[in-house]
Amino acid sequence: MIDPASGVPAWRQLADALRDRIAAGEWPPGARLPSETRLTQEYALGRTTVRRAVAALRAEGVVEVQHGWGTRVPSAREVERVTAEPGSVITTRMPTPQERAVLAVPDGVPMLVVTGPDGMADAYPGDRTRVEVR
Amino acid sequence: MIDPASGVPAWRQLADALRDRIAAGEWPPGARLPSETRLTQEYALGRTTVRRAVAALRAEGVVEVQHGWGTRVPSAREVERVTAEPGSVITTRMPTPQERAVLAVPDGVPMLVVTGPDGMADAYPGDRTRVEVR
DNA sequence: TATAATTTGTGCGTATGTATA
DNA sequence: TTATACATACGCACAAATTAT
Repeated sequence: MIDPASGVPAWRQLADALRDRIAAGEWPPGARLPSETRLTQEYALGRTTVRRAVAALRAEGVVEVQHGWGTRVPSAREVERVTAEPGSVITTRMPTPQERAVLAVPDGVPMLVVTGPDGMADAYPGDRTRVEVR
Repeated sequence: MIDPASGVPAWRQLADALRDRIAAGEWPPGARLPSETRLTQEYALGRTTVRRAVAALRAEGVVEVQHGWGTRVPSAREVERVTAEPGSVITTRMPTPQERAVLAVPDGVPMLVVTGPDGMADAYPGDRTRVEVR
């Protein structure tokens, strides 16, 4: 499965493989992935390498990790609709740790920033917000 | 500087310290941060811990790392203005590795997805795009 | 062109702590 | 209490990219 001589780092190959398996529906939203120990066995890799791959998927928002429980595919969020008035400006960026706590978003989830015509800016969690243009 | 008994992981404390120093202007955009080896000495931490802190800042888009050269604060990007028609929907998420390559964005930069009234979706790099509502 | 020094990247192992079931 | 699973943190070695000599 993992080819050390391919030039592609092992952790990236594993991340790609897991991403593909998730996309293929092998683990539907809410399902738990194999443990790190199991992955080290199945793919014949060190734990550091496995953790690195999982960390990459976290940063993409592809998986959520819960300490002491396991790793799962995020369930679909209830989406909040936000309407943007004409003259508004919409940007995005990763939240700071404080903003992450306020918005209650896991790793790998960006932030939507909507600045109204009056210059007032509001931040929304990127995993459960869609901005609709009136 | 780093308090191992505070309950806050050392890598997080270091990330916070560096983020604060960047925000204070100690390293302006384009400037290079101290090397990993230097940080291990200054903060009396292992390299693994230092790299973890830097990785966290990368995931936030606070720093950019270049192999063989060092770590720097990203320079300001030229911003592209995109206008959204009424009926459009704007969302955000982290790009896949393929999308990251296509958009040419570094780590820690989300993607803006603009879906027009016709259902056609366009993706833009979050670090140099602002969507303006007509 | 070649070499060395610097800096980040990859990967392994080990030990211990903490959260969950 | 026990077992399982993830988190933190250290160390080491070698590879690869960059820059200066």
